Amino acid sequence: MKKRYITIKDIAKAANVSINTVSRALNNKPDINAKTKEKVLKIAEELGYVKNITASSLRNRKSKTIGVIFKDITNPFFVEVLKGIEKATKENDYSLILMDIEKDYELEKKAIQIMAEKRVDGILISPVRKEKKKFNKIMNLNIPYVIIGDHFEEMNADEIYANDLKGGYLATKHLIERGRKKIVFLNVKNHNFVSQSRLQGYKKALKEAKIRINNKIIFDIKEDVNDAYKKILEILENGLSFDSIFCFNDILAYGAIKALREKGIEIPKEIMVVGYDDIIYSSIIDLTTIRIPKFELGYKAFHILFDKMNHKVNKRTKIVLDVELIERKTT
Amino acid sequence: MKKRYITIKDIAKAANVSINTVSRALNNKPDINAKTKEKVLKIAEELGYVKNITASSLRNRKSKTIGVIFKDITNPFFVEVLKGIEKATKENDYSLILMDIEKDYELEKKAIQIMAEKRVDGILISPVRKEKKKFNKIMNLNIPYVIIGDHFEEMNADEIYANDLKGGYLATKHLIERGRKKIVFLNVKNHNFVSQSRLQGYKKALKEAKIRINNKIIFDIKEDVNDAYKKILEILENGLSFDSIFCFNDILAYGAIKALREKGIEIPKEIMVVGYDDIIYSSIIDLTTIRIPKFELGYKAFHILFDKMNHKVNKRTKIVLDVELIERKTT
DNA sequence: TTGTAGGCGTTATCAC
DNA sequence: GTGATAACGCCTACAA
Repeated sequence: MKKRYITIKDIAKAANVSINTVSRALNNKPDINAKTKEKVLKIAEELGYVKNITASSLRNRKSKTIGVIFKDITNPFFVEVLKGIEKATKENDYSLILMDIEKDYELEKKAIQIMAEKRVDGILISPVRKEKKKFNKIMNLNIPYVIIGDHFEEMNADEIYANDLKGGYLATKHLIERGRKKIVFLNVKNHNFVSQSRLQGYKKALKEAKIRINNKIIFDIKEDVNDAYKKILEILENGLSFDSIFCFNDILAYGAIKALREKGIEIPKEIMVVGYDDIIYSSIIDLTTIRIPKFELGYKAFHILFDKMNHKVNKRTKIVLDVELIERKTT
Repeated sequence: MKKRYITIKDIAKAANVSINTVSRALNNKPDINAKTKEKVLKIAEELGYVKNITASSLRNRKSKTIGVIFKDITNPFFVEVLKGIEKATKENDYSLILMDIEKDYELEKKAIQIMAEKRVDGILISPVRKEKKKFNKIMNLNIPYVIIGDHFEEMNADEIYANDLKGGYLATKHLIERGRKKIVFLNVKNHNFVSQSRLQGYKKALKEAKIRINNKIIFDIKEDVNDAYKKILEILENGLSFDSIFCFNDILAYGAIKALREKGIEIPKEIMVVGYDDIIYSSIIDLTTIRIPKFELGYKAFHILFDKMNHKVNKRTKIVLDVELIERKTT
């Protein structure tokens, strides 16, 4: 026994005016008598009118809604980015439809489809697909979109991402400056631009210090805390010789630290650990890491999209955010 | 130069049929010739038709969208709940509009308003308001809703929450069994049902063990990691005598642990720590804690709402989820 | 200053 | 089996 929503028609009848007088009153349009307006608003209030945005979206051909498609919602990195998006969205009277695609290709495609059906005005996406062509194919709608936290070479898309080459470089250089030479790099399998850049930064720092790059201490694992834990346990048991670990992200670093602690290895004395992202718990664990301005990433991403949605820019925007080393107690 | 979306009208014209033959084809309705259907679908595909859900929502009077209103999106507790909601939502072909109300009364009100304007079919909310009357007032719309992770005495609403009395009891009893008697309780200021239940559980365990309840070692702080850190530092410096800490949640426990470590206090030998929620990082930190089935909380919440939205139930549903003690190395 | 009419894209009803 | 038509609720020309 759900009550029907009140419509402007109901208000019009109650106020004895036409429906568009009501519309004018509700939308603060000019060309309306102050008293009429007052009366209409009062009646609307009394009847408990709630505007139907669905209907106005249809009429206006815009939904004031953006779609947010994330690879992995459980990673605090994305949550902090989301926070930035959410803030900007709210400030500009937009809403946000969220979909987690769990690093799954099919879900990514489906998510984009759903966003299109919902007629979102724009999309913010951290894509799973790495190949330009494939991504282009699924994104072949006329919805403006901005890629978050990733970069596609040669692809003419709007993007905002971090300077990961610099990040990898800073992290590695920091370990070298602390006297470390056998630096394990715990990278992720998924060879996208991000992991490649961090790897390049790592290599750059080693070269600069004239340390030979040893591919045997570079590991590609799943982006998962337990996999990191297991991998470090494994190399420890295999007797691999190393003096520090640079991890693709903080989550992997947590796993690594857990393994080291279990084996009674002293951090940073015996093994140093550097993470990446600086998610909120890293300050508690006192993890040295590379900080990406996550809130800003989300916040700015919305604004790039906003300008596109409102045709304020034509050319592509590519923003590379600066990163910084946060020194804590694991190094 | 945004291309217009293709409509069923366009398809009708191209296929030389009427618009509702198109509609029948697209929606798998009976009463359509197999060949006609095939032709129509082919043309729809060719033209790149994307259904306008906005329009069908208007027509059908349902949006297949739910609103999710969270107190605080940065708390991993909610992220895990969200994950459960997201999963159930996807499985049932619903979408989800998310709003973070940042523990703010005004935002809570506004969020509900926006959800109503968007004509969501239902709302999942972790409310900020604690008084039944006030909450009722803002929720006085005819949208079905389910309260997540909280309970209002005497209020006839659908709810799903954890057995926090048991949780508080288990945590405290565990510390007592480990020989601790001076158990600091780091609770949150915000006196809602959840914090009160955990406090009751704490008191129940103490009474059972015939330990005098000492209000001087029960603290109400802001639900914030740094506040927990500062509070523990403060009581340590004041020379307060205690042998363990039970924290309202894991985040507070992280702050407490950081303070203890900084002061060179051994955990668990000198001071034991128990948290609450069992968020993902707690297993890394090896924090003893009370586990709430978070994913399940979200997943089931959707299903309660689903049944309400589809009028499958009339009476109120109240689900109390069981909790369990997870023993790790801080006790 | 106010009202009438038509349309946004879809679906349901009713003829044919 | 298929098509014309109206309706969902709102907004915008245009007319009065």
